[in-house]
Amino acid sequence: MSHQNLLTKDAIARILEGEKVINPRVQVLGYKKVMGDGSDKGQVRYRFLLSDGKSSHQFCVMMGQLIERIEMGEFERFSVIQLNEYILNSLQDRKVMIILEPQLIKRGSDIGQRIGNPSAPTTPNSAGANTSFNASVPRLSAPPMASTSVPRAGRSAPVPTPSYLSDVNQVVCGIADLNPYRNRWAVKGRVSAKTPIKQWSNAKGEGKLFSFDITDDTGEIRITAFKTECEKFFDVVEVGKVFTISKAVIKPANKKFSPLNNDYELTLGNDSIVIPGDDDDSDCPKMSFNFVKIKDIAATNADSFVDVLAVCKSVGELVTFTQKNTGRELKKRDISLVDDTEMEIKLTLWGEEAERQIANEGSAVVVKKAKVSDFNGKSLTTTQNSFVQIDPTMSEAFGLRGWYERSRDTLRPKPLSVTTSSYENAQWRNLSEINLAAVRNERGALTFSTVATVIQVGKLSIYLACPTAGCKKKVTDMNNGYYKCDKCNKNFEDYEPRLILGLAISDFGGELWITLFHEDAEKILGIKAKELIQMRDANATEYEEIIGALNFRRFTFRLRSAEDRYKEEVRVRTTALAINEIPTGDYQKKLLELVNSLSL
DNA sequence: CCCCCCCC
Repeated sequence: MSHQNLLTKDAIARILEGEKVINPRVQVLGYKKVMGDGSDKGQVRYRFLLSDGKSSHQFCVMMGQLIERIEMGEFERFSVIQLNEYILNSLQDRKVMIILEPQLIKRGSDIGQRIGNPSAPTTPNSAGANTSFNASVPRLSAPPMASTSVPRAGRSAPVPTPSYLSDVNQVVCGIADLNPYRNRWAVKGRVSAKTPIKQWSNAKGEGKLFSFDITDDTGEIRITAFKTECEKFFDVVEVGKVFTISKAVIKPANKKFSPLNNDYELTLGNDSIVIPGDDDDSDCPKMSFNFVKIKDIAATNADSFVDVLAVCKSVGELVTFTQKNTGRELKKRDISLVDDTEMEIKLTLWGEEAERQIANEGSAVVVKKAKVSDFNGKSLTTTQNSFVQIDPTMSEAFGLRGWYERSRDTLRPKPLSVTTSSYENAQWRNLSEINLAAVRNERGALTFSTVATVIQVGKLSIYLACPTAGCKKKVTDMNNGYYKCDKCNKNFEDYEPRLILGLAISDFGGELWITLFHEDAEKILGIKAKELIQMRDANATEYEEIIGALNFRRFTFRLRSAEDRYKEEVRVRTTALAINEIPTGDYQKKLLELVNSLSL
């Protein structure tokens, strides 16, 4: 009885040649416990000699949770196992199979012999290495070479370079080939983005970090440096330059937070090495762009990323505001971009890039990975993954600047981003025409005028706002006589009550819920917010009457309907920009009487 | 160990 049919034909040879053999069955001819000695110092693993009956391979590793099963004897000598998942790892010219999901097919004691006549394992780079598996075997990891500290060339006296910037003997592999089972590796890539230093503080502690992304010809990966490493490497890493990274920790990337095309991320640790490389290195492609014309962004989905090359047409003010959820203060600056499709789009820059006002009117602007947003039409924003370049030295940029210089005086670009003040040419619409499709047809925000009747009064919210002129931010009652504004970061003894009123309005064909902010709410109610509050507290009936008196009054509304995303749901949100009452004589009164008689 | 990518 040969048992040969238990084994997958030529499995070992095919796997070693790079073929992805599905669930191969192989025989265990022996194994040996080994300890890691590099960055994985002390980590236990087992090295197996596996055979397909014809060839065998001695660099087959199991580790982690499999150790217990091995030590229980599950994969004893002569067992036939099926490799439900494995990784082939090429380190230098040694091929290491990492067995992730072995499944016992037949117990070794049931077979009791070697199947077939496998040739001796090949040991390609091991001069003097043993062919006998039971003798002492070479370490799985390449022996550490002498660490060299090479000072960088300098004009003045040589400055010793810290070892973490010079010492590397790892074999460089492609970024796409990185996985957590490699034990000695280095990657070399060009920095495509770099974040500012971020301080954090939460329940688990506090610290600072920065991260950067590197790209080579196989892929891209994010690298994060915390605390000490943040200080150590922040000034070393520069966008556009090439670095070799080794001895960093590989961990799964949370795809929720990274649009990078990689399942893993790297974290720099105490012994991580970051070495500046040759910036002309051909393994690391210069930053490449896939430019999308502004015109084509109109048809690009929100939340996708695009590369743009455009000219800055105008620069907005620096705006500081407080993020509602976190109370964090944010700084932004919008600039407007145009290109030769004669379309214009808003680009929002954040933080340091906003403060520094990096672009001026007429600057060529290149953004790698700008994020598309669809609030109020289409707009662009930078994110942590973006890389912005002003007046880059690329011929396309010179060409576009030339186009802008020639056409700036006659240029009337069509805006893709709707600004809040551009409703002068509002159209007249019937309410039956107002829906998501119509709003989208107007690139996200439809401004229109309509004549309609109030048919229902919704929620009237009165909130306490900051008394600072123009702030409008909700204040927190500190219950000590003071009210705190997070935006102004001040306590005030006073506050300004502000109103938000929801109304359902109807014309002959449709109806729509709209929101009136403070000024228009005061106007339509015919009462100032402060008096309204007094009335509410003193005389509830009168208060109800004031609100109820809105029913069946007619107005000319100037409205803006915009696409709005609320808890994953996309809907139309309409706000009043202006209202003007149309007198209806006693018509409204009669309707109110009718409704009151019906409800009795 | 961050994990928010913002606001209207």
